[in-house]
Amino acid sequence: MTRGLLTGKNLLIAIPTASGKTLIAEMAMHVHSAAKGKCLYIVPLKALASEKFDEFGNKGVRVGIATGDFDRRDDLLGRNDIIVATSEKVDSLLRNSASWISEITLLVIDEVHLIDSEGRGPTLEMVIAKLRYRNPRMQVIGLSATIGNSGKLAGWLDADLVTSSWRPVDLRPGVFCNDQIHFRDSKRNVKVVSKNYDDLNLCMDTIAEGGQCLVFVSSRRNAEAFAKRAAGSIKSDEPALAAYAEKLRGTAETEMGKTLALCVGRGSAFHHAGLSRAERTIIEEGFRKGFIKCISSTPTLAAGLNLPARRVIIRDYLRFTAGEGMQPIPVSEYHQMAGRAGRPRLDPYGEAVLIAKDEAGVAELFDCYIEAPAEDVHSKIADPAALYTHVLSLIASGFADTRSELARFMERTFYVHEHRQGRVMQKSVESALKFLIAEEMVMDVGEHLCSTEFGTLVSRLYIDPRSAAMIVKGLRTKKEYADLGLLQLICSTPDMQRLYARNSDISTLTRMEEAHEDELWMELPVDGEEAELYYRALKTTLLLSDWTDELPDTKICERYAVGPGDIFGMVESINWLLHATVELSRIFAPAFQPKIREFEICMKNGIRRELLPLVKLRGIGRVRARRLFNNNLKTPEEVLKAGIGEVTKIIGLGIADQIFAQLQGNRRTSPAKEEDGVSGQATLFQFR
DNA sequence: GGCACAGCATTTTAGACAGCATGTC
DNA sequence: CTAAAATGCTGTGCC
Repeated sequence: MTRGLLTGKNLLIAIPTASGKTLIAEMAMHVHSAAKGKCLYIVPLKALASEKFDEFGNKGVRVGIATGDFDRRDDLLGRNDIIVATSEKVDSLLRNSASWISEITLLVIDEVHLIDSEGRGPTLEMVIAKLRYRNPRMQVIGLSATIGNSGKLAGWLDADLVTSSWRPVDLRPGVFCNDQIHFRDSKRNVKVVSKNYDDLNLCMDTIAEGGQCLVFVSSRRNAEAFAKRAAGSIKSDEPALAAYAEKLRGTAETEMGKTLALCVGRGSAFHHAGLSRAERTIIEEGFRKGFIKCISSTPTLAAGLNLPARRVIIRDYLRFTAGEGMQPIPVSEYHQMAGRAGRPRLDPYGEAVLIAKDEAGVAELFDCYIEAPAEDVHSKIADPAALYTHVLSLIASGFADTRSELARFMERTFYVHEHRQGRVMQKSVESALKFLIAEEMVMDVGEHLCSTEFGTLVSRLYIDPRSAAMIVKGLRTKKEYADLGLLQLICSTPDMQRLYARNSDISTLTRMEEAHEDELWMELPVDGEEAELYYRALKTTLLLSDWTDELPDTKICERYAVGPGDIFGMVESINWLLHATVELSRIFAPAFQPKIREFEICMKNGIRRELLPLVKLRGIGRVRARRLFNNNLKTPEEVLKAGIGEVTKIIGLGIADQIFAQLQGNRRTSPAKEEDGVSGQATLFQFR
């Protein structure tokens, strides 16, 4: 299997989930590090980046990590033997010309088959093409799930194809129906615990046997409902669980958090993106240590963190898709979930069970999932929406100086390898280029192409040129600045994550819209589809405006029917774009820039403007600043004048001490953590 | 008139990358 | 152009 691995040949390793792909890559990385080479390991998720970072460290090599959360100066990052990064981060590093990129001798791409994915696939495809263009001699190892056209993908990578179906733990796929699991050539009876719920019977069956269970469902509501049911059945009185529940209760005041604590206390949990980081961590630990017996989850757990269980129940294989109704999940996703079955060294086997309604359904599910061939992988790079940013980046970071060079570069993509020509894609490239020229991000001097100051900035900021164009247009045309208007503008941008607006939200939104009529910058479009987007943006605007208005997160969760994890996601997204807006305003609306800069800090902390002087102090955030302010201490100077005794009464001794040390000009004793790796925690602040 | 409730109609529906510069409660 | 569950709405029967 490892033939060629150590001799520098390119490889595409297409084998099932959880069968030691990482190990193969690690061997190759070891060889490169020993020869003073440098390895870049690309992952699709930030959570995976930290997982791999931990895995590769402690083995005598220097490992660095680069994601939107963890970062350090480029040159420090370059000191490492192995660098783990997300594809977007690598793209961003390429655009900002990180010097160490040219030193990479081995590129490992985890989950390469994701070049097929709609939104983010093109980025991965471009990053691979760019890196190979820069470092033609670099060894490439692609790690992929089993896919239909692996030969084609290997061909693109000039790689030898390695396939295998071996797994460290025996995986038994089956379909449940009429109190029986049908396996390929056996059946297994499942004890009936509940008359109404097959899924619960399946779950309790494994728990009775001493195993754990992972249940994949299609919605957050389903996940929570199942966890509640399971909690009622498990009714564990394990003291460790009581401790986890207590910990959860201590941080959670939302309805969702309370439910979660209740479930965990009895041995079950649910998992979805509405959970806060803290809640996720607790659940993951409780499950890994074996106390939590069952987790019901949306697809979050399928792609992200590796949390294997003896039995995986794929309960909902239909999922709602906007515009298409209920659609069966792809075979690849089934395998992704099924692959979580069986913990190496802990479980004797793993079971992946689908649930059928009747006997006919059993055969159907066997055909459509268990025995179904893996899907082919297709390039999504001809999608015009994806190309604005990548065409700009190619021009701005020196990959292409002319139209023909641009076309020639695009010939290095999987798209052209797959279709043998790129006419459709070249058309999209041409229309993206037209847009970039019209928006003055690219200058067209005859055959020659070069990026303007604006274009270069947009490329480096790593935002979609369409977002940049919208923001700039707004900044230029508005005579008067308004936080709310700017927020609404940015929330309407294609880069912004948006909340989902329900029909029942519309009346409230319309009321708010009227109340703030003169502050808002965008108008309701006539087109129905665009109107939906407008309302989603408006709802997101209002949530974020409540955040900077210091509404407690519990209240925000209630008002918008979201979880703490959702607030975090929105705030993170807007902070990124607000930062970009500050930079853009420097060129296009210098008069607004100070206001926007202030607003950025307000958003980061979730505060009104009046607290700005206080949050400059280290150790003072949203809550403490408000407490000081309400005690009539409105600036650092006033805090200093009040004296440590007074301040201790308000925010406690430890913090007061720290603040007075700062105020009295004691030099920061900044810990120099840069030496070998991580320079900070995952996030600036943790939500409850 | 007020209330409980059956039965039918309507609504809702997953996830997550990017910048910068360092610590909240 | 789809499925299931929660929620909303309407009409009826009863006091």
